[in-house]
Order: sequence, then structure tokens, then C-alpha cells
Amino acid sequence: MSSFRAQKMAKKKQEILRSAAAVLIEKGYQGTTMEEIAAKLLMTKGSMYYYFKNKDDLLFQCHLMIMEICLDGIEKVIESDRNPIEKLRCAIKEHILLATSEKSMFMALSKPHHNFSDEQLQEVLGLRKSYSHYFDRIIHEGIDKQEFGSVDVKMVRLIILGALNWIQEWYDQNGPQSAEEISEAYADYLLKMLVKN
Amino acid sequence: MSSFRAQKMAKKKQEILRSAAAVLIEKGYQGTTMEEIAAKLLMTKGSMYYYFKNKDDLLFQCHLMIMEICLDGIEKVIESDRNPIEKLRCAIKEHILLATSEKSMFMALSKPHHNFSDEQLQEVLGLRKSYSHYFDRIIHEGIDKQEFGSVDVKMVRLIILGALNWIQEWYDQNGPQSAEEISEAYADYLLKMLVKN
DNA sequence: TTATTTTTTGAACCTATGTTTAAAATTCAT
DNA sequence: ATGAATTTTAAACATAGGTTCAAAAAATAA
Repeated sequence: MSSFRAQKMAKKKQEILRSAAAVLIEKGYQGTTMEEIAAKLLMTKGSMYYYFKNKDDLLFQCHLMIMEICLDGIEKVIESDRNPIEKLRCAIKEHILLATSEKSMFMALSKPHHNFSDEQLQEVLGLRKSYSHYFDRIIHEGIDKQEFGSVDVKMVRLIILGALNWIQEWYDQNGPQSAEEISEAYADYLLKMLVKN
Repeated sequence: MSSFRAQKMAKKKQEILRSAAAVLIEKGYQGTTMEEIAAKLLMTKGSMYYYFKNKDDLLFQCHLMIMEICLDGIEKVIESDRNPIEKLRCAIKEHILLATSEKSMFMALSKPHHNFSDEQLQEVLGLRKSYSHYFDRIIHEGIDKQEFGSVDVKMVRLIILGALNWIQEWYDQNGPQSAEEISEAYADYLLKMLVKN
């Protein structure tokens, strides 16, 4: 019966997480204050504690939310019936779009070991590993189907994800190149490392 | 005559900067406390203020120190008489070695805009731009000499530096692959984006 | 040695911010 | 409408950590 209540609570939690994520992008983990997260929602910081145990918990769940969005994205790509080249291209573009779109602050928290408890860290690393594995699967598939040369899968994946993740360091919403253009170019160049010729 | 004094002071400053850098690697900007920096040198946090105006100043100068080391490295590569392919390979390897060696914590401070004042940020960005330009120069030279295809220099440089900088996120001193091996592999794969064939 | 300058200390101060809490406000079921 | 459950508030509290400062210690010069 109280599913209403539960839903409402869940919705509010989501709002808070979104607000937290927004602050997180700008200020970084330690720079983010409960006050600012609350202010964006016209709430007081005290009320955050009705929904979350403490700041760590809040920001951790925020991190999880972001990771889930990313995982959803790549899962769709994996399940599509494209060939490996196109899958990798899509995965790269999807990642960049997520990383640059204002809603998502994928990896807003680099260096999670600076902020999370061991237990939390384990969970985050697990999700990251899943994400990496999806990339590996695509690359393996490409090698099997002879679309890619026989590369060191892990190395190549690290290079690709590194290049992608670094975009957040310099990307500017109002910069000369759109996320779309960037993602096209990145996909093209990165694929050159892999594709046979 | 008091060059003795000045030298001694400079040396002490260096020590402090090194200590600060070490803490920075582990804890991140906001996680670094004056107390911990001092403790590593068996000093008290109060005495840090004899050498530096405040925490911001200290960590900013720490950042500058690191950047200078990097710039020295690539300048040597630029001035060498290798061909562009080898120059780029060297620059990549040099960067990775610096980024992984314990002494250097190159870019320990990602997202400098989280921490620095406008003025400081300008200086940091200026140094980064210099560093980037060196890479661009190498790439341009390669294109001119027909060793590289006619790529989008900026894009390719961003991809390369992104991949390199991200290494610090996962590199483990005790991991399976040495920095040397990693740098070889990275150079090989990244060059595939550029080299004509 | 004595005086002067430099360096270090450690306590005090201050502020920002995470957290608690009791009371007020709101929502909701009947 | 009324009472109970839920949600929000605002103030109080606690503490970490940056900064200051006057006095002590150490180094240096005479």
C-alpha cells in the first residue's frame, strides 16, 4: 500500500543524487558540500540525512548511479547485431556522449580510492571491471572474426578507455568541437590501432 | 654572502615539496593536510608557514615542480636528432616513465580548476599548453616528412595524452607489467594511429 | 662567549562543514 | 476533520584542519 510513499522517497533520492552529481562535476568530491547539494533543490542540508546516512553514502550512491547508466549503455551495444567494428565504434561514441553530456558525470570521481571505504571501493571496482569486460568482449569478437589484428586486448582496451576518460578533463560544452564530432574522430583514430589493413 | 642561507632555504622548500607530492599522490588535493606533509619530515605543520604562504601556495608550487620535470623531459626529446617516429615513441615512453615512477606524480592533480585560483590556473594551463605544443610539433614534423598520414593533429594529440595520463589511474607498482613494458606497448599501438601504411 | 638572526615549536584561534535533534510543518488515511 | 505518520526545518553541536603568533630553540656572527 505504501508503495506510493516508497516511490516518492525513491524519486526524491534520485533528485538528490542528480543534484549531488551536478555539484560533483564542478567541485570534485571533497569540494562538494551537503549545503550546496541541498541548496540546488531548495532544501536544507539537514534534510539530506532523512534520505541518506551521511555524505559518504550519498556520494557513493551517486557514483553507483552513474556507473549503472554507463553499463546500460554498453550492454545495449553488446546485444545489438552489429559487427565488431561497428560495435566498438558505437561503444566509443556512447561513452563519449555520456562523458560529455551534462546529465552524466561519468567518472566525475576519478581516483575513487581517495574517497571510498574498502567495501565501497570493492563495489565500484567491480562495476568498472564489468564495464571493461564488455569492451574486451567486443575486441575479442573482432579478433575472432578477423576484423581486428591480434592485439593485446587488455592493453588496447586500457588505451581506448584512457583516451575516452580523459576527455572530461578538457571538454568544454562551449568549445569549438561538438561531442558528436569528437566522438567520430576518436572512433576513427582509435580503430586504426585495431583494424587490419 | 647569505647565499648559504638562501640555498639552505631552497633545499628545505624542495624537501617540503617532495613530501607534499608524496601525500598528494595518495590522498588527492583536498585529502592532503599540512599536518601529514609536515609529519613525513618530522616537522610540525606550523613551520610549513615559514616556507610557504599557505596550503594553496604550497600545493601550487608542488604542481609547478612536477610540470617542470615533465617539460624538461620532452624538451630533451625534441632537441634530439631522431626522426619523428622515434621522437614520438620517446616522448610517449618518457611520459609514461615519469607518470609511473614513484618520484614523479605527474598530474597528481587532475582537475586543477577544482583547487587553484584563477591566476594559478592560468599558469598551470600555460605550462600544460607548452607541453602539448611539443607533442604537436613532433606530430607536425612527422606529417611534413611524410612519416605520418595527414591526421588531425590536435585530436590525435588529445587521444595520445589522454591514454598516457590515464595510466596513473590504474598503474600498480607491483602489478604484472612493468612501466617499461607498458610504455613499449603503448608506443606501438598509438603509433599505429599515425604511421602511414 | 655573547648578541643577533633564523628557524621551530605548540598552543590558541577560526572557520567550514558534517551530523544530530527536537520541534514544526506537512501529508495522508479514515 | 482529526489523529497519526512522514518530512522538513533551523539551530546546536562536534570536529577537522588551516592559520597565526609569541615564545623557545638553534644557528650564526662578532
